[in-house]
Amino acid sequence: MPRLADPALPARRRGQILEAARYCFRERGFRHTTVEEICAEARISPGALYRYFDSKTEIITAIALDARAEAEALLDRLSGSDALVEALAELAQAFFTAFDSDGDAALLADIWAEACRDPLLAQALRERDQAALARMTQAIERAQEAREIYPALAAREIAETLLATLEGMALQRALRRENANGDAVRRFRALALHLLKPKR
Amino acid sequence: MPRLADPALPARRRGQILEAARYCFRERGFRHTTVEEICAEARISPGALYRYFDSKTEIITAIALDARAEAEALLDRLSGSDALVEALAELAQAFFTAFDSDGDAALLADIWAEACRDPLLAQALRERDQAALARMTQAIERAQEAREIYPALAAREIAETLLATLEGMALQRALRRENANGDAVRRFRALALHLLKPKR
DNA sequence: ACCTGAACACCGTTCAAGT
DNA sequence: ACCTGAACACCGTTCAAGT
Repeated sequence: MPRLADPALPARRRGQILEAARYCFRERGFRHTTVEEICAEARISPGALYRYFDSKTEIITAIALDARAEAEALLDRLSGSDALVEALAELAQAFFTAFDSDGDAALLADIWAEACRDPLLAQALRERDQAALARMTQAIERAQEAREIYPALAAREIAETLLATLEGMALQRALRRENANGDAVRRFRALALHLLKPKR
Repeated sequence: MPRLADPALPARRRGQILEAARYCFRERGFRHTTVEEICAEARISPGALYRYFDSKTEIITAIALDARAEAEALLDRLSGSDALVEALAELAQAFFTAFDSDGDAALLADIWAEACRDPLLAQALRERDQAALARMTQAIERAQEAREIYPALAAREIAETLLATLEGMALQRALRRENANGDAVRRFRALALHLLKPKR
């Protein structure tokens, strides 16, 4: 008999449950997904699941944080680039692709709804959001200093507007079940162009 | 004994239930609101409630349609105006005020999430959305024809972007629990200005 | 005709019993 | 130590019984 059980087991089980949960949530959303369904998908019993998560809400929180972290990671491509508008267009392209195929976009909407009701999750997402905002603001400031664009508006204002628009467009696409993303990317690019290079 | 019961009763009961439901949904969201709570708030029994609505989902649908209709009605103020940018700023102001005090903004998020999962609701909201889009497009076209603004971008593209941004900003505000709306309105106004008057 | 509230089926969570 | 699955409390929905 081993004195210590496999120390990697908890992490593995949590991963296994989260993967199953994410699949179910994408398919049917938070509201319509049953713990029993997650258990079936993860091939685990309810009792075992509740050994690794305190509640369905905690699973939702974990999925939400994960998805938003993924989204924020896309901002990496802004750092190196020196053609800001093109980099922003690529960011939009990547964002829409990541939250594209049906369920993923709906998952975004679910996350917003849950965050509005759960103060803990809201706090965590606000922090992520601030980080994303800071990174985009910095990228814009660098471009302004390099005279690549004209500082007609405060960098932070532009960043806030661009992020809000990205989010809003993602939701529109979810509602309309648009899978092609050319239109949205083009519109986002035009927006960035007009905000960053106002031709004054 | 009356041959016909009060013909206004069904409408009254439905209104009574919807008002109670809206209060509960604002307070706790779709997911965390109980039919029992709605019944208590409406001072009615579960059996009576199910006489007027087939399911909790149907109540949610009714509330969602109602809220979006309210939002679309705000577009009225674009029709008469001849100072488009100012009218847009006022629209944003009205929108943020309507979906301001705490629960209302969260309700918006709930509606998006539900719409992504319920094809019937999605269809209905898409129709409302198209109508809103058409109205804003028309207002922009009129301004372009009047040479008030320069037709640098297609009116419909601008309208799509502005509506997406309005939605995205409303969600950001919900997450951050911002009650003052000066910042968001100012940013939206700047956005409209840059998209509509690109100074070419 | 309209309502009540107990009853039912289902879902989130727990826990005694197994290995 | 870790798991199973029956049991429990709660929530959406129905229905027999009342007026």
